[in-house]
Amino acid sequence: MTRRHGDLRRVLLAAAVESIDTTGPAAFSLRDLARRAGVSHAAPAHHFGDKAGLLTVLPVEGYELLVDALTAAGDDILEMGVAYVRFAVEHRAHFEVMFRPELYRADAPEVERARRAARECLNRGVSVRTSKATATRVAAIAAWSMVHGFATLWSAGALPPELGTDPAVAARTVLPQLFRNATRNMTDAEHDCGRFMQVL
Amino acid sequence: MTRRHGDLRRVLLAAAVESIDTTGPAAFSLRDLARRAGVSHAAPAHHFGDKAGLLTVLPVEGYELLVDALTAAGDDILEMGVAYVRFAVEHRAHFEVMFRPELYRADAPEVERARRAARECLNRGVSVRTSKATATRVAAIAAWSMVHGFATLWSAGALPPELGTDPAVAARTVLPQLFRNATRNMTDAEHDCGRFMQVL
DNA sequence: TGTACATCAGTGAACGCGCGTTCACTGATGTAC
DNA sequence: TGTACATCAGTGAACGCGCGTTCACTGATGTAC
Repeated sequence: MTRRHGDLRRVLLAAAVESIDTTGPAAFSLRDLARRAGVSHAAPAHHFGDKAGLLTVLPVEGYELLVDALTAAGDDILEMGVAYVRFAVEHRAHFEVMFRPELYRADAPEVERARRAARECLNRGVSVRTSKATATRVAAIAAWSMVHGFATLWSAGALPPELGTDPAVAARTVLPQLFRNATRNMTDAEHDCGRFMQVL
Repeated sequence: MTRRHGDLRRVLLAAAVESIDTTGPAAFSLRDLARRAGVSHAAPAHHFGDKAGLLTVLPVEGYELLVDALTAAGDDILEMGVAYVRFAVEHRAHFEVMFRPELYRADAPEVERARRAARECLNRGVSVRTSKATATRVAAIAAWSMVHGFATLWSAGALPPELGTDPAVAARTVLPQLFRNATRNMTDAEHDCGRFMQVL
């Protein structure tokens, strides 16, 4: 019984991530969390109000981490895609909770702010490599769909084993199916727009 | 108290789908299911053994429905993508459970059989439009990723409202970002392979 | 340096709830005679 | 046609469990004097 833990808030969040990484967000419970953290079962409520309050922290952190990862990937759209996949696999708990808004307070202002920043980051990343004539928004959604789908299927273990064990390596193999055109320079891309209806 | 219901097995499955459609697979419980079906809470166990036994039926049905949808879409890879998205939205309960193997007995033989059939259907659909020189498997995974990601993001309400309310229409707008090249004839595609590393 | 006090992070007992599963049972139906 | 019986789909009471939340409390720490 160590009172005045001091760091308990962070310890609880780390334990929550570990728990969700292991058994998924559906099986997550405050009492199990407290057990993992070695504190009384009422301690989490003391810090986060209730279960939804605790889970609301994860999407905020998650969107911020995603923005960091996308920013670090620079202007290269392929690298951004790889960064997205890597984020989803390395921060599986954050990622899974982010896309399950029924688990947390998705309309909390700090969540909406973080989500908006991430979405802008995705859209901006795509538009850098897209001529104004092409449908920027559509290209962004296509890129997001592919990257999100790959990450989801990878995490679910649904992809064939021949892709190996490193999701970033696998992503570099698969994502160019969409992104490859985008790595050419702008005039080449615009030239092709006449032939291909919509090119990223 | 109508005994000898006769049709209860099918009624229970329909109620399960309705329940999962409404509140998601995480909140699904046998007792709530029995309430919806208007039978005693022990009735589901009588028909399906236990909770996992009942949920195992959904992926089997789901993969079969998916095969039907993909087959009906013919050889057109874009139409197959649209069919996949439509399946995911129209059979949301099946779709969600399919990709959550911890909820059911994913290694049951009837599940594995149905899943294998669906995967072959996806791979075959892609290979029809892909020259042998290109990486067929990679193209299949890319297509699957994009279509799955789009369906998932759509169902999660994560996509912007400007796409409208009909997922098939939206899919027809977005999916060509990947598939467009594939609708050209084979020689054109092969010609482009020299310039683009991997083209569908 | 020593003492009194306020703070508040964390406790643990208690609550009511819904859950999955078990099991002896019941009674409507189908069948054999 | 009538009767006896076997079947088995569905019942409902009971079980133990883990959960979220509440709340009066406690005691280590920081601060003021």
